Amino acid sequence: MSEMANEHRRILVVDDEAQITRVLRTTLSAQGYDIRVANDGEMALELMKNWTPHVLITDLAMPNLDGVGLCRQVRQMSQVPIIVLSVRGQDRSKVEALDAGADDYVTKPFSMNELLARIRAQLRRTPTAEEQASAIIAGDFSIDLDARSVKVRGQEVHLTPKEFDLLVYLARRPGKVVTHRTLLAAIWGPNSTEQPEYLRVFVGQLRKKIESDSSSPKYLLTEPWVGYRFEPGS
Amino acid sequence: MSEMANEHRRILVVDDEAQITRVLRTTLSAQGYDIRVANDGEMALELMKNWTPHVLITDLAMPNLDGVGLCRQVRQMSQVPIIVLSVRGQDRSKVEALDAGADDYVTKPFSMNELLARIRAQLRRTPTAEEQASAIIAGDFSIDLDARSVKVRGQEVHLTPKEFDLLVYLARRPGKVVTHRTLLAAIWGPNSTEQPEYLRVFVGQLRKKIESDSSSPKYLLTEPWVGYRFEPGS
DNA sequence: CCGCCTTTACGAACATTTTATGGACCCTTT
DNA sequence: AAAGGGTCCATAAAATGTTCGTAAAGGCGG
Repeated sequence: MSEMANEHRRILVVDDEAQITRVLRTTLSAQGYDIRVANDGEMALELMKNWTPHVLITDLAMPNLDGVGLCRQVRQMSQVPIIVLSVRGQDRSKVEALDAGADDYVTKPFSMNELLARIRAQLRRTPTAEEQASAIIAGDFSIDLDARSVKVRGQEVHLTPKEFDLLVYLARRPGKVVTHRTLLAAIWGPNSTEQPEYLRVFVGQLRKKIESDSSSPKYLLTEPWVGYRFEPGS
Repeated sequence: MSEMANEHRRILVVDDEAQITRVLRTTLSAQGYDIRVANDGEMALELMKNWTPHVLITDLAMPNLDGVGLCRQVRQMSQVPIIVLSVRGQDRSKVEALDAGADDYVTKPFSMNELLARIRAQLRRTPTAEEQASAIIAGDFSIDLDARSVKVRGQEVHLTPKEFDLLVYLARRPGKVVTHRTLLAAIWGPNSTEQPEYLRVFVGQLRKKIESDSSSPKYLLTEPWVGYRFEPGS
């Protein structure tokens, strides 16, 4: 992939550790991205008034306004993809951030290649004007919301109502990590966020129907301790 | 006027103020219209590629592509009626919009009743293909809407009024799943969505008349937990 | 009386929920 | 570094609860 493609793609990096911001600024700039750095959440918000990024990368632990708070504030005004940098064991905050509107996370220490891949994935994500569309067509999937029919690789598969709802919810947010909590609330209603057993069962059934090898899923991916992620395939 | 008549009338609302779009979406949906929302002219054009509305309602002042520009672009490719929402005193733009191809305008603030009247007026000008059709001919079916007669595989079958209505409603939406609720509202009126028992009985009777083997239906399919679907056959 | 609509009842079919089991992963202790 | 405990994940299968299809009986109007 040429660096040219990344030109005019603006990325805002938010972290209070100079060591991290320095290496990110260098590496991402070298990839052709346009980089700005903020040291905490408040500074990030201030910056975004005049400079709206295409991707926001933020640490969780920060002074003034932390990563979770930043996610919440940003989501009030923008749909910009947010990638959270979390430390191993910070699962609690990680999930909070995802619930607050973050799209993906990378665990420190991380390889730069992985972060770059995640950034590209989020940039690929089309700005969701499709929320209201009557069909979702992406990768190997073709989902007709009126007919309630699903085709994977040209093959029609029959889904039960809950399976269908689950797939549609995830397919509308390709590449985004959705927490168990959020999924349960979305499909089973806000009062059912305590029993995540349903999810495992239904994800399993869905995989049996849409994956070619359900023991190594390609579309419906597990994000351990956090939730699930949908990738529509090539 | 019954809400039913508005079904499958698609209205595209274009405005960048969330307050306006929200109330329009709610009210117009409640009237039975099928609503999509775009936040600016560009998004509207993008949406219209896949979804052609029967009426277009647009604000004048918008980012990216304003109301006047939108009118001009839309008129390049479509005759769809356009209603412009203008603010008092915006006479200049209003005239421009009408010159650019708008059909009518409503001055903000407006009463919803007035807007609804304007919408109906525009819709009256363009009867849908469905409405003017006097027959549905698809697959193994040939339905004469004037004579209220039905032929399946060349064979005339006699249907009672409710059976006929049911078949016509489904046959107008081939391949689409129609929910029990919608079906009940369509045939028995909006207050009868509580007793889904009718449906089972009538679907059964209809199958006995139109299917060659009513125990494994080919045309009138059950979508468990959701509703029914009609396939006209080869 | 006859045709059509409404209502009821019940076994079968189906989706969902619950339960159980084994394996993978993470963390702590030694 | 290895072992052990705990949590989470995947899967199968039984249990539960709805919904579906069908037949048949009652009601209403022409």
